[in-house]
Amino acid sequence: MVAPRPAPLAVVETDDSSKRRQILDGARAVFMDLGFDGASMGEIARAAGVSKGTLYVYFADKNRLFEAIVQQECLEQGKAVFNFDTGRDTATTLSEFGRAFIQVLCRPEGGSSLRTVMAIAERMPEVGRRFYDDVIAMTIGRFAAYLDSRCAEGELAIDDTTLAASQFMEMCKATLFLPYIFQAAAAPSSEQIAYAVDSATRVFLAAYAVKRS
Amino acid sequence: MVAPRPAPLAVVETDDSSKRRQILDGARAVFMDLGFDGASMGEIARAAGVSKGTLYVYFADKNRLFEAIVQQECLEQGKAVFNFDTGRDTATTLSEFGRAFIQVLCRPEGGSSLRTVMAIAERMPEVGRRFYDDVIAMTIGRFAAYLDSRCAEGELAIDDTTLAASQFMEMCKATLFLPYIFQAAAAPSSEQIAYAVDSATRVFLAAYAVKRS
Amino acid sequence: MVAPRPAPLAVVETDDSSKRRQILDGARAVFMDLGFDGASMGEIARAAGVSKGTLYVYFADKNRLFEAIVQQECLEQGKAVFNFDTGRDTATTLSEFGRAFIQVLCRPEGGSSLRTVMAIAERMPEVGRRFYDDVIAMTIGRFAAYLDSRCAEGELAIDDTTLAASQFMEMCKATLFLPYIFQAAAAPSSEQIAYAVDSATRVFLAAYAVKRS
Amino acid sequence: MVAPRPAPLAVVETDDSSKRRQILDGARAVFMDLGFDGASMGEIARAAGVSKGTLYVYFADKNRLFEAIVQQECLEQGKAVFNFDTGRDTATTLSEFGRAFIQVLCRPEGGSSLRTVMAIAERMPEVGRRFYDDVIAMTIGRFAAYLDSRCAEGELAIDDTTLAASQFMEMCKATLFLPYIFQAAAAPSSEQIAYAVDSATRVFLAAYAVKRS
DNA sequence: TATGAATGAGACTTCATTCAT
DNA sequence: AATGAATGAAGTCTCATTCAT
Repeated sequence: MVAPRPAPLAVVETDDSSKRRQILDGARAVFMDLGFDGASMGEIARAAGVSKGTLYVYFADKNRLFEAIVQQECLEQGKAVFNFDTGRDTATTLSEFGRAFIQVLCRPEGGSSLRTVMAIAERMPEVGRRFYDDVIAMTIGRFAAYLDSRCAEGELAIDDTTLAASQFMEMCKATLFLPYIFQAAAAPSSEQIAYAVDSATRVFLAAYAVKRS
Repeated sequence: MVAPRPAPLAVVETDDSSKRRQILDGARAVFMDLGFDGASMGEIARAAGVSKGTLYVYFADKNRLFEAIVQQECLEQGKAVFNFDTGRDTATTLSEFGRAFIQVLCRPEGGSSLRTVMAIAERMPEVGRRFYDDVIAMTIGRFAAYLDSRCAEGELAIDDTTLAASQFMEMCKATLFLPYIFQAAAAPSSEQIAYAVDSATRVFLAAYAVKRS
Repeated sequence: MVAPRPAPLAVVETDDSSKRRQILDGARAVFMDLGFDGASMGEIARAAGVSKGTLYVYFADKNRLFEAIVQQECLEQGKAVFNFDTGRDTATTLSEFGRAFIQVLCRPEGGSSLRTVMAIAERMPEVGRRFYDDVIAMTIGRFAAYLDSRCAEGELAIDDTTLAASQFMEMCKATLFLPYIFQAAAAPSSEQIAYAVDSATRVFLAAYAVKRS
Repeated sequence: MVAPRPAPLAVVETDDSSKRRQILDGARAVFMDLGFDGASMGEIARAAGVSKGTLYVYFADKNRLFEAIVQQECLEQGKAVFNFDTGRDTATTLSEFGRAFIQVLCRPEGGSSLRTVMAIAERMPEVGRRFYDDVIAMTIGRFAAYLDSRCAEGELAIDDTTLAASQFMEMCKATLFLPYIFQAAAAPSSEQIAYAVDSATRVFLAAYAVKRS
């Protein structure tokens, strides 16, 4: 009896093999455009400029390839650091964070990783959970930490900063995100984003800012 | 040669033929559970208790059947009227609306129509748009009309009630909806919902309520 | 969640659906000619005169189709009753049984079920075991029962009739079966069979016949 | 430009190049375990500890590699000389030969070359024929020669010693070989082998031994 | 109208083989 | 000679759809 074949270590372990990157790039485009089921391995191979067989040299199967895409998306979105510099005015920080946040969510090129992952979450819960943890919860956490610091300065008064962070982020989406994700409207313009985010900022501060006498 | 019995066209045209309803019910269950691609016509036929062939008597193809499901979902969710009775206390109305809204969004049985439609929106934009218009925009519209009436009463002061309506609805989701939809957490409990919605209500009123002297 | 689809009972349970028989016939030819791995579902479909999809309406997968073929082969070879009429001369009975036995083993058309099943036995032990039990062991058993009756008559003196039965059957193969199965010789002629079987009969009787004074 | 090192052609021609031997050893293990179709070139390369490419340096394709394996098996099984020393008692010689023969046929480790070659014989008749000639027919031939010598001594009286040789060898298999090869039983124990072979020896001698007065 | 048997295109995946290094 | 990355043909299986009854 023959032992199961070990993965070709040098290639699969390394994340920066050029072919591997080529495949990931092609696959991301197709997966994000068509969803997990809509994307075929043939299409992915064509988009990546490799043969179908090569896909399977680098990834065990379609699921594994998809997971790698999501994993990569997590890493990249995780790196998309928002500016929580405490030296700036709070209103400005909120407002700029909100804009950046919505811009990440509503990319004009279409092909949302949020949608793609959400769509598959029922059948691949582990993938959904990891995406939530690594991308969404992480951002909420960082923002909540910023709010904590503002509270410590006596600028804000918030019981539950995690809740407040999430509230602000959700509020920024108002009138923008759902039309975008349901294809009822194109990606919002900068003006639309500014309008919604600034309003959210005002609401947030009205509720949580400490009134100076 | 026997004269062909005149086809009772009315049956197909009418939306309440019993077979048609049977199919819609079965199909909805399967589509919402497994998503558009995950659902097979065979499974749908079984769930509906009819033969696969019969599916094609009532619906031209899988897409058309899916569209009918979404259409039906729109109608039913449209009927799910929230209580915007103007006789009640505003804070209570907000709070109860928020609870009902989140409960619709995060059903413990899983199988979200939101997710299912969102997932397909890139490939079937018309379906996504219609769902947004008929379900989401409509609810926002009704809630905005309620806010208008509160403003007219001098109780609230809101520039853009549509934006405000959307802000409140988004805020209610804070910390609850995304973990649920990404399968990072089970459906929220009543207590969790109350906690988030009551906080959202306070934030909303802090920003928009007219201060009585 | 949808329950697993029940097999289309009326068709699969019944063994005599015409399409099913058509498939079994085509599949047997291809499997016996090319072996399990050598046979492709496409080839089988073509041999059976049905589409590839139809194969899967009647059989869950290639393994199941193969098992059905072997099962059918068991039944048919089981029915191939040999004449163990006790009224005839023992030497004649042995000799005719031996001839019939070798003729079953070495069919001139080629395509031996023995070879095909033996080949797959390591990977599908259950299939091999069942074939051995239903076809080979059963034949040995019937022949042994005949030998028992001859012993009871005082015509033969055998300690272990099962062993003796097997010995005779193996001996009949001498110089015929292995060349045939290894394709080193064509199927043996009647003369060759007669020569080998008659010799086996003589050896057998020399060892086991009771000498009358 | 560096002058190409003269290719040591002799290596490929010679049968004992170390790499070639390495490949043959690995390939034999895999082929005998999994059969021709079940064995993949990748698995063989791994078992041999060389790269897939190297396989094709030494063998034109999978068929040629397999043929070389069988050829090698022929040589080795040919070398497995049985003891036909004429100085020993005939019954002992038969009995020990029978035991050794069955032990070669029914190796407890499984992975029978007999099965593997038999399985492929219909698709690769040349391979089957050569195996029969070089291994089986050769053994029968040697044993027949021994029987000839016993006849010359007046100890045995046999018309057709080739037939008799084959008869004895087949008889030794009785109740042991088929259950083993069909996976209906484990490899036979020494006791089981002794029982069957001793019985075969008695039958053989009963038929062919010259009665001394 | 309703059926369910049948289809065939297309999906994922494997693997023998090639080729640049 | 040796490698291992890359290929593409071919295999198994699924499923939306059609059609005769």
